[in-house]
Amino acid sequence: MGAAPLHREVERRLVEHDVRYTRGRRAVVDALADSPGPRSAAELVVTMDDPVPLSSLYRTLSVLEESDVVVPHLATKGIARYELAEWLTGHHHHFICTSCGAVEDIELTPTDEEAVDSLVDRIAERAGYVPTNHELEIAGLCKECA
Amino acid sequence: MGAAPLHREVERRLVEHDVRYTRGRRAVVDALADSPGPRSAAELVVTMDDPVPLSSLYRTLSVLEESDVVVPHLATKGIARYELAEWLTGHHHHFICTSCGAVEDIELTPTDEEAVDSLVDRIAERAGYVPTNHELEIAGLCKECA
DNA sequence: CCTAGAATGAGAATCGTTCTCGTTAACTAT
DNA sequence: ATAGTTAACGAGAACGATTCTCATTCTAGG
Ligand SMILES: [Mn+2]
Ligand SMILES: [Mn+2]
Ligand SMILES: [Zn+2]
Ligand SMILES: [Zn+2]
Repeated sequence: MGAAPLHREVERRLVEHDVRYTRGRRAVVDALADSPGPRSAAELVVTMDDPVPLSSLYRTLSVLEESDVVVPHLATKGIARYELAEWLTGHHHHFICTSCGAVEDIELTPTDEEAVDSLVDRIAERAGYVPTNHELEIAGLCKECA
Repeated sequence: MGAAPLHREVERRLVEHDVRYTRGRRAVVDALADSPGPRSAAELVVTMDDPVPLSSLYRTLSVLEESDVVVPHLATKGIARYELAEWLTGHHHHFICTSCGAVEDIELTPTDEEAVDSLVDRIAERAGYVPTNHELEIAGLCKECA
């Protein structure tokens, strides 16, 4: 999704929740849209042009989370990383480096995603559940750490 | 696995790591073996008969984690919950109820697990990673909440 | 413009977790 | 069993990520 349609979608969602889509909130959405994976508050603050106080950044993230614009990702102990929700970015999975802790998005080929989907359906049904979503996280060594 | 064989396995592993299997460490392993799901330090401390100082409990958990006797499970923001490692309990996946938050183990059939394994290998290789582990979490409504 | 309510920023406070260091318990060799 | 050596423990301080407070600054509407 381009930047303009993204902002339009986000604004519509925030207005529904009676919150304003301010400069600071746009900046966070932009930073997350530019990121190849989930980012923590500390990681975001260095990528953003105008310096943002952490207290404001955390508040912004929790406002965005409340409106389901961003979703927290809890792969690293003691740190919450955020990414745009899948209704904005599309469904994807994650790779987590066991050495340096980096988290990167993995987009599956349609064939692989179908394979995962049908496997998840089969597994869940066998266990007696109705699946609405799934999360596949692959751990290992990233290119840097290999 | 019964309690006695469990302790024998854990002791062997700890001795390999030049670490003693003390009374306090046994108590934590017992508490986790009795738990129907991952438990945080704060949750464990109320479960255990003799009161354990949090500083000791945290140290015990990190010692056990270092020897791969327990693994952290990071489903809740800001809290680490621990469970016995899969070589003690068997490889399994998790189902997470989007309504009540319950986390339940899912054991795959050998066929399904092989399918997941090969899919993970293919996905990771295509993205340029060397996978050492994977985690598949299925979200949906549990039997209670359906 | 004015004004009321919302958002922001600086810093204090909180909370889970880790660290420090003096004391205690566990293994080893006698 | 005893003594010596070292690892483990416990109490509290310290730490880091996050949240809270509150005074100030924006912003949308009138
Ligand atoms: Mn992602
Ligand atoms: Mn998928
Ligand atoms: Zn890495
Ligand atoms: Zn449920």
